[in-house]
Amino acid sequence: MELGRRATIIDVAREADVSIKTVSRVFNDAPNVTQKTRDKVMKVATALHYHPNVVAQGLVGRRSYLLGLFYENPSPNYVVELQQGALKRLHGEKYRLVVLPVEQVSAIADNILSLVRSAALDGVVLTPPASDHPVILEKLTAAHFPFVRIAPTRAPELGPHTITDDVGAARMMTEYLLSLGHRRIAMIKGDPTHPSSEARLLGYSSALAAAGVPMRLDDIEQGMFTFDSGLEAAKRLLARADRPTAIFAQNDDMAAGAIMAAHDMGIEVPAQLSIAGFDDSAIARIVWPRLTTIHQPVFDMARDATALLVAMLEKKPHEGVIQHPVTLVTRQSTGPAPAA
Amino acid sequence: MELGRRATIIDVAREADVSIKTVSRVFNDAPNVTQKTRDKVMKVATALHYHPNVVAQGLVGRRSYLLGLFYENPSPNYVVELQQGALKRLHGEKYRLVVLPVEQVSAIADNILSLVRSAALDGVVLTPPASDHPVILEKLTAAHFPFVRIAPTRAPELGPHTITDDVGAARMMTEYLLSLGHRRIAMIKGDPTHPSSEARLLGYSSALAAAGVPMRLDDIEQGMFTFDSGLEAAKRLLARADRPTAIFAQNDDMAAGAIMAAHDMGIEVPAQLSIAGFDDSAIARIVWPRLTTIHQPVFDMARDATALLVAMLEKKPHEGVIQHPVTLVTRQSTGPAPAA
DNA sequence: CTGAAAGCGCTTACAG
DNA sequence: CTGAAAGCGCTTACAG
Repeated sequence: MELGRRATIIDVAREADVSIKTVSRVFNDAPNVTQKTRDKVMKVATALHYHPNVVAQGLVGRRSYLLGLFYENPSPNYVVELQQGALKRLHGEKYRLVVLPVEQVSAIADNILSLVRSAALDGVVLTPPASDHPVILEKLTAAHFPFVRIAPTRAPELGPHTITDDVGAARMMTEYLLSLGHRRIAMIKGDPTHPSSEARLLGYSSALAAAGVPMRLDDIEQGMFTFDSGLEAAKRLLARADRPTAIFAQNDDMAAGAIMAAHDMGIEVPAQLSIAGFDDSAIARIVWPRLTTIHQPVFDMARDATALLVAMLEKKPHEGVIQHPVTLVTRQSTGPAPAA
Repeated sequence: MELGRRATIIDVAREADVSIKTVSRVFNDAPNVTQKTRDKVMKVATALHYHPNVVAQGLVGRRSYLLGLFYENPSPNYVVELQQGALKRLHGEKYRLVVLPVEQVSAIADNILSLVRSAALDGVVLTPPASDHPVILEKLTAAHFPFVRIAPTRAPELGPHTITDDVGAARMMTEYLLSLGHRRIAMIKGDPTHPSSEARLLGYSSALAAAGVPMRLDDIEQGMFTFDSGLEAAKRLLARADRPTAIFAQNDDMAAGAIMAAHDMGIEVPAQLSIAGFDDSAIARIVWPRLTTIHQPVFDMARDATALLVAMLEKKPHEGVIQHPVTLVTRQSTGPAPAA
C-alpha cells in the first residue's frame, strides 16, 4: 500500500489473513463470523484506517446514499431549520445531505429527473412549493423516483408526507386578533405560487366571517415571503388615511418588514398597530417589539420527512402522513385595538 | 431494458450500434469521434434518458465529485450566504455540495479523517474556527486530503485560502465611532475559539491607542456570536451607572441583541447609544434602527474558496491567496456621541 | 463459519 | 477514428 492511498477491503483481508468477503461481513454486521475473526479484522482495519468506500458500495447496491433537499430560498431562518431537521435524522447514518436551493421551482420542473439522476440521488425531500408542483410530482412518480413531501396541500395519495393545519393556524391567529378588539385586520399574503398562501387566506377569511366582520379586499396586500416585500406591502397599507389596526403577515420575514415600515412611519407597535407573523422562525425574537406569531415546527417536519424517506429507501414500515401541531405564540407586537 | 431501470452506457452503445468506449468519448467531449457518430449517440442517449452514472465514474476515477462544507452554526444568515457562495461556483458542474454543520469544531477534530472518508468527499471547505484548528489542519495535511480555508489567521503555507483584513476592518469601525465623538466605546467579543475575535479586538485596541483614548477592560464583554449572547452582554454593559456611549459588537447577530437590550431598557439608539456590528448579514437591515456594520463578502469568499478547491482537484492553476475587501456601511444605529 | 466468482457502470491504457 | 480488455472496491449469489 503506497503512501497517501486509502486502504481497501483487499488490504484489510490480506493483513488479517481472511477473504474480502469476511471483511465485508464484519463491516456489515452480517452473521456467521466468529467473534475472534471479527476482532482480528477490526484490529487490522483500525490500524490501516480502513473505511468502506461508499462509492463502490453504491455502485453494486445501485444507490448513492445521497439525499437531496429541494427548496426555494425566501428566508435564511427557515432554510437553516429545514437543513438542521433533515440532518438530525441523518446523523450517524451512511446517508449524506445534498442541498439543492433553486431560484424558482417552476424553472427546474421540466428537468427534475435529469437533476436528481445526474446528482445520483437516492431520494429527495420536497418543500413548498415543489411539494405541490404538478410537473415535478408527475415526473418523479412516473419514474418511480423516491420522494417525500413537506406540507403538500394536494394529491395526498402520492406518497408519505408531513403536514400542519395551515388553515386552522391562520384562523387561530385571526381569532386572537379579533379577541383583542381589532375589526380592521389586514393580511399580507405570501408568494402566490406557494399553496400555503391560499390556505392561510382561507383561515383568515373564515375567522372573519364567523365573527361577522366583513372582509375588505383592499386590506389584502400581496407579498413574496421576503422582508422587503413585507416592508413595501405594509407601507401601502399604512399610507392610507383609513388604515387597519392590525396586520397579519403570512410569514415572519414579512411581519418583520411590516414592523420596519411602522418604525419608519413613526407608528407605534403595538399601541397604534398590532402586527402578527407566521412560522416562529429566529427572526421573531430578533425584531422589536418581539413578534406574536404561529409556531410552525419546521425542524420537526424536516426531521420526520427525512425519516420517512429513509424508511422508504430501506423498505421499512412507516407512516403515510405525519401531522405536526401548530401553536399560537403571543409576544409584544400585538395588543388591544386602539380606541376609535 | 426493464421499466424503471436507468439506462446504462451499454444500452446506449447497443442502440447506437457503437462500443461503450465511443459513448464514453461523446459524453466526455473526448476527441476522435466523427460528428455523425456523436450525433447518433446523443440522439439515442436522449431518447433513453441516459445520464452517466456518477457513482461508477467515481469508482474508476477514485473520486466522488462531492465537496464538503464545514461550519459551526452561530448565524443562519452567515450560513446561508456561505452555502450560496459555494453553490454559485458549483452550478452546472458535476460537483455537489454536502453540508456538514457541527456543534463544535473541536469535538470532531480527532475524527476529521473518518468523517471525510466515510462521506467519500473529494475535498472540503473549512470555515472559522475549523480553518485554524491545529489538529484538523495537521490531520488533513498528513493524509494529503484536499482542503481550502476561508479566513484563516495562521499557517498560510497550508494551502490556498481566502482572507479579509479583520484587524483593519475593526480599526476602521472604531475610528468611525471615534470620529463621531465617542470616547467610551465598548466591545462585545465573539466566541473565543474563533480567531477573528482576537483580530477584531486588536483592530479596536489599536485604533483607540492611536487616538490616545485609554482602553478600559470593563468595556470588553464576552459574547458567543449569537443574538442571545449579545443581548446578555449588552445588558451587563448598560446596567452600569457609568455606561459606554457606543457598543461595537463583533458580529451583526450580537449587535442585534444589543439593540434589543437597549429597546428593553428604554435607551434610545442612536441618540443615547450608538451600536455597530460586523458582517453586514441580512439581519443588519432587519433590525431597527438599521445597523451600521462592516460589510464582509461572505458570499464571495465562499464562492472563491470553492473555486480554489475545484481548481486544486482538477490540477488546474490557481491563486494561493485571494483577499477580499471589506467596507464600512453606515446606517441608522450610530450617531454623534451624546453630550456629557 | 468461510471463501471464490461474477458483476455493478463506468474509464484507462492499449491496440488497430 | 473506433473498440476489446482490464480494473476501480465493493456486494450478491452460490458453494463448501
